[in-house]
Amino acid sequence: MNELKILVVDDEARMRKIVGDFLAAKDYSVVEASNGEEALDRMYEDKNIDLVILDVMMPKMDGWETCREIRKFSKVPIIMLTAKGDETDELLGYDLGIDEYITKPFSPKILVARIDAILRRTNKLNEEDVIEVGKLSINKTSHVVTVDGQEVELSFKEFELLCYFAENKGIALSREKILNSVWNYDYFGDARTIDTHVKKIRSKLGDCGEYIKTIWGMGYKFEVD
Amino acid sequence: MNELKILVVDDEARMRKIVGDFLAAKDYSVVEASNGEEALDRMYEDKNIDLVILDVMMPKMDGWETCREIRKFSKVPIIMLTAKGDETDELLGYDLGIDEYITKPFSPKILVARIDAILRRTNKLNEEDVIEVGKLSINKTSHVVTVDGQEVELSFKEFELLCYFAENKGIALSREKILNSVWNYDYFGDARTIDTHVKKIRSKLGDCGEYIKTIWGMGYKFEVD
DNA sequence: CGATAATATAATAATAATGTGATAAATCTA
DNA sequence: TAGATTTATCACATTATTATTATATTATCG
Repeated sequence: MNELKILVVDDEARMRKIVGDFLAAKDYSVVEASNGEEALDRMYEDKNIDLVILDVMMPKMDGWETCREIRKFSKVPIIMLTAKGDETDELLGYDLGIDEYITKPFSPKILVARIDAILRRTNKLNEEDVIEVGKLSINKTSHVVTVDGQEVELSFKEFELLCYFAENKGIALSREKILNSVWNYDYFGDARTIDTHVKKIRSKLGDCGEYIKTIWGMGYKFEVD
Repeated sequence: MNELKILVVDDEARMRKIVGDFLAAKDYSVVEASNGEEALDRMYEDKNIDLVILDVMMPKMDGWETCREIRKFSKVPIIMLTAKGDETDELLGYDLGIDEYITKPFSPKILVARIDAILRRTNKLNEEDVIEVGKLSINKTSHVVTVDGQEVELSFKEFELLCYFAENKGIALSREKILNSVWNYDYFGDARTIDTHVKKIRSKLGDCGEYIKTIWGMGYKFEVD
């Protein structure tokens, strides 16, 4: 979902490894290319590259040339890496529509900070509100629930109730407490209506239905095992 | 048309003059402020500031503080000027939503190149602003909507609403949220008016009408599948 | 093991939300 | 200002959801 793909282009394998590992640790998905042509191939293959990190110094097709080629068909954000702090280089970069310009050597922290800044600007960094429990995933932003990646249709109340359970994982919840939290305060109906909803949620969630445990004489508890 | 307004904030008059003159030469309209408070005043007075250039080192309210204040009410792009090349400073800046970070001394050419880059990114530099979703294309610049290349006539409000949906693709939107975003804050009418607009948009968009999904008990969501 | 109490289930009734078309109000335009 | 267009409101039809009820099942405890 939030797996953003970053293409790292550098002729030095060591460099790609360092950058790639650091990005992977930050939950970015990394694609590598060792030269300009390869970079273009990756771009053509995979239309979902969210950002490109491009080294200037490369044999044959250099960073500028690669950038020019990419710009012919894509507006993907590009970060340029260069050893030289030369001003003319920098100017050239911004003209080509480079988004950032980082001089080697740089700290990985700076790199990630700039990547985040760019992705935030381009709205790729959509901070989603997701609760993951076992095979179950509840996306409060898109209002979508998935079991094992498979989407499950829940009604409004079912969704609310499931969220409440997931947010109180491992806590025994009395029917009264559930009513007070998920239902409006002016609801004075039968608490047994919860049972009906629990039943429906359980059946809709399939395997994950077992996550909602019954606590006899007490209420319910949401838990993985 | 392309008269973009830039606010230059620096306590040194000499600095403001150099930067201001250079920007004026590039057909930018320049507003000056000699300290943080004055900068905020200018921002309040003139809602059409397109970019702020902010010096870190200023007496009383420094650049970071000024930035924080501006961020409380505006997302205007900010370029930070600082004498120190310190990494922690830079990290702090990115956290505050700084768009660029330039260390003094800098050449005016670099400054203008970065300003252009930012304005291009934020679509202030009159390039076309198009949102494409499935077979639907929304051109915010020309105010034209097409389905499968075929133009569709939408009223102003319909267009606004559709843009809002498209810009929040995949996000479940409550009627309240929609009202607050698409209607003026002083509108206190019936939320059901949204339904009517949704109905009209759906019917006008033909096949693409299905992109606007109903989330029962919640609101709407814009999505391709 | 059987009585009892609590929960699960399924069907139905009641409720609430949305879709729709007509109409009124507001806004724009000539 | 009249006419046209847009936007908001309303009333009713439609539909999905939620609550209720009755019954079956299951767990607990003497």
